Amino acid sequence: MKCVARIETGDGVFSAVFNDNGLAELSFPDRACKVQPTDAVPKEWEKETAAALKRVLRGEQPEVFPRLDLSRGTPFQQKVWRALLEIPAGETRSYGEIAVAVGEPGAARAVGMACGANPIPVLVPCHRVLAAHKKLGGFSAGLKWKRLLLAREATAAGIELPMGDSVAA
DNA sequence: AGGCGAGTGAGGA
DNA sequence: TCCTCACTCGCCT
Repeated sequence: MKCVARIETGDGVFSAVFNDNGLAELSFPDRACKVQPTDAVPKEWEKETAAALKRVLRGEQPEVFPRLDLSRGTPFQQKVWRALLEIPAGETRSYGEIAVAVGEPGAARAVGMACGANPIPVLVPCHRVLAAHKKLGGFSAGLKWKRLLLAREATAAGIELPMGDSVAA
């Protein structure tokens, strides 16, 4: 089973790809989704995904998550993605901290790669991972998205944004 | 402060 | 195997 849902948001139309196990992929509006829908999208999954996505885009913590299929990744990547799901909206971690969290201190660089391989950005909050000393690092879908999401979450959480203006400690 | 080089673990070819 | 990273840390301007 494989199907695609269009999810309209204030930031454009996202594409969500589902398989038997749940949500397997999410793509940003400017990335054309190349998967052909072959089955009807389970209404429940589509609803939950859309709701969760819109919450995160507003900088808030979704109260319901759709079922996620992370099985496409290697064991290490899955550990990293699960660790990312533990980060609350409005907070950030460094690549090194995630590495420690998954029991591989020193694997910060590998964590960065796992983030880049994340098939479900936004919902699996790879944007909340920064380089050491709160430097922005990278983002596969474009840094503008990373900045946008972090700015929304910082605002929603009432926190001063530690980047953009002077990064003074 | 900012740039550079080396050490680093995991993935992909 | 070898090479490439969304990293880090320590030196050296």
